[in-house]
Amino acid sequence: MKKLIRVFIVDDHPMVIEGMLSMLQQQPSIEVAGYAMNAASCLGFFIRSTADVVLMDINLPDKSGTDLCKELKQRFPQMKILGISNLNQGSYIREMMNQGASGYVLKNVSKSELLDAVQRVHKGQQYLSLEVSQAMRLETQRQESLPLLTKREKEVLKLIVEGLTNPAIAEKLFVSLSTIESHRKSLLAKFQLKNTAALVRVALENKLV
Amino acid sequence: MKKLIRVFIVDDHPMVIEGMLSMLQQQPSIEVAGYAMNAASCLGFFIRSTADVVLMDINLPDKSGTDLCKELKQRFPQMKILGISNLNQGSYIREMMNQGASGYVLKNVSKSELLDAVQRVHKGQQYLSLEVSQAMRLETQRQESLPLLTKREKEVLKLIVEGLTNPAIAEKLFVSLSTIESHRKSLLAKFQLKNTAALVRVALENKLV
DNA sequence: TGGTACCTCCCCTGAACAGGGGATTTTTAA
DNA sequence: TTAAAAATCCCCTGTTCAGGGGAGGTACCA
Repeated sequence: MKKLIRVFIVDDHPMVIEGMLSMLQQQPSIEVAGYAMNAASCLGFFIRSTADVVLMDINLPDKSGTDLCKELKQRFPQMKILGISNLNQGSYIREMMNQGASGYVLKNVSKSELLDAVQRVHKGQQYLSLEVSQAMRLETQRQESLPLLTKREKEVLKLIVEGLTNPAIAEKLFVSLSTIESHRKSLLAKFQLKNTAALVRVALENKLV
Repeated sequence: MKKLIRVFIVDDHPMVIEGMLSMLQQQPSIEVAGYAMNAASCLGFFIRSTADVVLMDINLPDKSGTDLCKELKQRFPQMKILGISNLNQGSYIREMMNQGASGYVLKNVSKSELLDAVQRVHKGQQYLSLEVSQAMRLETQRQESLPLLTKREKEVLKLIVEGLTNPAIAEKLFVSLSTIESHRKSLLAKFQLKNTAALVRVALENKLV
């Protein structure tokens, strides 16, 4: 008999746990090792037991999924982690992958896709659902289309967005007004914008602050 | 024998459908009439069949939950609708309730709470989970703490946020520069702010545009 | 060791904004 | 129908911003 894939689930939504259990238990090659609704009880489980694949929500009540992912990977490098979340945001996904996750699916995943994903990551492959990889490409494009700001420029931009005037910013950063005006000039030039209002909007929309 | 509560589920996430089915089927007083993954097939179901309570996600692929809610309520005024979503945003919830929903729970709802909610709305009561009613109160407070803007002020604010200068706005609205400056003055006064940057930030944060 | 990017600062000019005052007409609501 | 609110416009003053130029010092990299 073939060895079963032991799957552990970490998610704080009872509904999602139930749904995943129901989906996974129908698959003969998969065995659900257990589940946890927060990071603490997940870590507790792994003191005495183990699993092949962990299905992990990014949004946990007590710890971020990325942190938990990192911790588990350090202790069990061979264990595979499959991120699960509603958020189709490239930045989160990338962060998760950087912390050692083997794949990422959205919560609107179908049963067959979920089973496929579990099996693939168990085999050591990487699995990103179509929408997820698209989102990552989009994110990359968006990042690349944005100008590169220097550290100082980011600081100044942040303070501008907070509503400080140039003189106030100058005072706060212990430099002269002229310096701030220079930075503001290069910010406007880099974004190809013509006034503060547009600058604030672009900064907020792209979460640069 | 007591009559069963017929429940119909509308959600585009297979995982959530599975989870809800599993939770509801364990309860002897509830009968799951069926489920749909989009508004169209939901409406299709209700051509030939009926239900007592509809569990409805707000985010559907083909139609907004609020619209579907309105439609169902028009055709079946006695049918109870229980909104379900991840979004704990007062504005959505309020909109849903205005369209005739009897209650609203979040997707992190526990099994017992879900069952309780279904039974309560079936009895004609209103059910809002604690977090939801808190969010609604917060929303109300937030709205009330914001100054009331006139129609014209909102127009001007919108254009400011878009990055237009006063002269450009004046041209666009066919009024003189002085008028726009007046509006801008009252905007800054109402928000108790001192410059454009802060104005844009507050406007965006409060989704006033 | 020279180039390049960054940070700093200054000059200048003109445009835009901030804030005070007041005034008129139109709309709205009591 | 009348008072309040909104929208329009103007005056004034001073500040801030936008955009052009240049320039010195540092830090890093090839």
